[in-house]
Amino acid sequence: MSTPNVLDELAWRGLVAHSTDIDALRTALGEGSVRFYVGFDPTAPSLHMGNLVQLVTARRLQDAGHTPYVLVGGATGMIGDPKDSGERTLNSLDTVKDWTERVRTQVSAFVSFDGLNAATVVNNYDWTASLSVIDFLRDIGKHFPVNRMLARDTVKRRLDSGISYTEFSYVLLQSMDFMALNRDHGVTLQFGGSDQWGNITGGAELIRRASGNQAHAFATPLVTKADGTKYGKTEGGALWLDPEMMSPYAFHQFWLNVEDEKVAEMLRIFTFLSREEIEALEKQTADEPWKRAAQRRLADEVTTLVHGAEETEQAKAAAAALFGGGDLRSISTATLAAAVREAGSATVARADIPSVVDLFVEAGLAKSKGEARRTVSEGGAYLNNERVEDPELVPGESDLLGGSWLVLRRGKKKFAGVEVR
RNA sequence: GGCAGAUUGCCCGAGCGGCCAAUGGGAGCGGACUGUAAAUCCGUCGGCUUACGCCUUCGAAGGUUCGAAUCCUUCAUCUGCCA
Repeated sequence: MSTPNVLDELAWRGLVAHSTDIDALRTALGEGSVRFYVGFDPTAPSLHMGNLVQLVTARRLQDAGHTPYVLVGGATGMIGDPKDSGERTLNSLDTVKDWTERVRTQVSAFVSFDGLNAATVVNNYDWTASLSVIDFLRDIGKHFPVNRMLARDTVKRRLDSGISYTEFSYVLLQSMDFMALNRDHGVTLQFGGSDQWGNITGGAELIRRASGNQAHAFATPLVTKADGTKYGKTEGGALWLDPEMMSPYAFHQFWLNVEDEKVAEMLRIFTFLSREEIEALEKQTADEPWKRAAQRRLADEVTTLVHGAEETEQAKAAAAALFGGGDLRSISTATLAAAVREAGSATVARADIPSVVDLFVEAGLAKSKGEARRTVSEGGAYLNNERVEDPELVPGESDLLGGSWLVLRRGKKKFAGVEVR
């Protein structure tokens, strides 16, 4: 049942950026069901693409017969790990609790709770909250040489700009998690994003020092764009998994737009397609890139994984309607309404239809009237797929599709609908 | 605790009494080219306004001045040097 080479499978998919003794890890994974853990801190109301890498990796390991312990960071989320951009603002207890529950719900969808290797969800708040400072300093702190802690990259980069004792101590908490899970549940493997590598090895080291046990660990790589920059670094935002924060349509569109150079990598990381299927798609991208077969498949697979088959079909139908080419009038009102709702829409009163500029702001395609006006003057504003020249244009009855819909577009691929009642 | 320096728009970074909504780069946005790709080129890039213009912005609060991002005072935060 456990595949001896699941590690090689992960390596082929490019999921192993760092690891502790790779041969020992391979041996352990080949010998039987390994209890492993991966943690998610509630630093936002939803998980995002970066976390998805870990979630699908957990699933792969579980599919290979290993036993997941998925940790939500009710405690670590209260502290915050050091990041390069500076000290974090602490979130309130209520916020962290709320986000912790959301994260718990999200992660639970990715692993199975059935069978011999059923998953367990744990919260590190449970073994951290009641710990006394004295015990913490004696039992945990004693194993962490400050000179070593100062040498860690994440800390070193912060020494000039400043770092609080709180964030400096974060590694101790996460290390303690690994130790607690090792002691109480026999967990012997931790993995996480490569930005967590220092914290992960901290835990393996703590286990070795405190109990003499051997613990394994590996880190998945940071997923970046073709030019090496992070996704969602400065623009509007991360790729959220929560449909309330990012519609399945927008989510699907993201994957559909992945660069050619990255699509094979994405397929390997995020989908469960076989090696043969992925290689065939890769070849197709090289031979006839304009068909974007790999991107389409990627978008379908990942959207289905996160939002389900039904949402995926709706996202595709919406895209087909909006990008389908010319005439929006030929599309049935029901299809159009559904498409536009997927893309995002607003409602205005029939008696009082505002100008194009106001419609763009209403529908969320522009942040201000100035921006909307600018878009028109740049030639990037469209009403029902026809370029708008006059920002003050007020749509009339004849512009209403199916008697009550307007389709707005900004640039090449941002759509929104307006329902006129 | 003392001394010195820093704090500018999404980010980096000029400006150092009027010509500053504030040079430049990056990101973002739009256009051209394409394949709802990448690269490249062009344009744009605080808010309100058809526009003249008005409003808010240069860590915070006061002050000097006809006029301040630029000068003064206090406060906050950070950095360095000395205790």
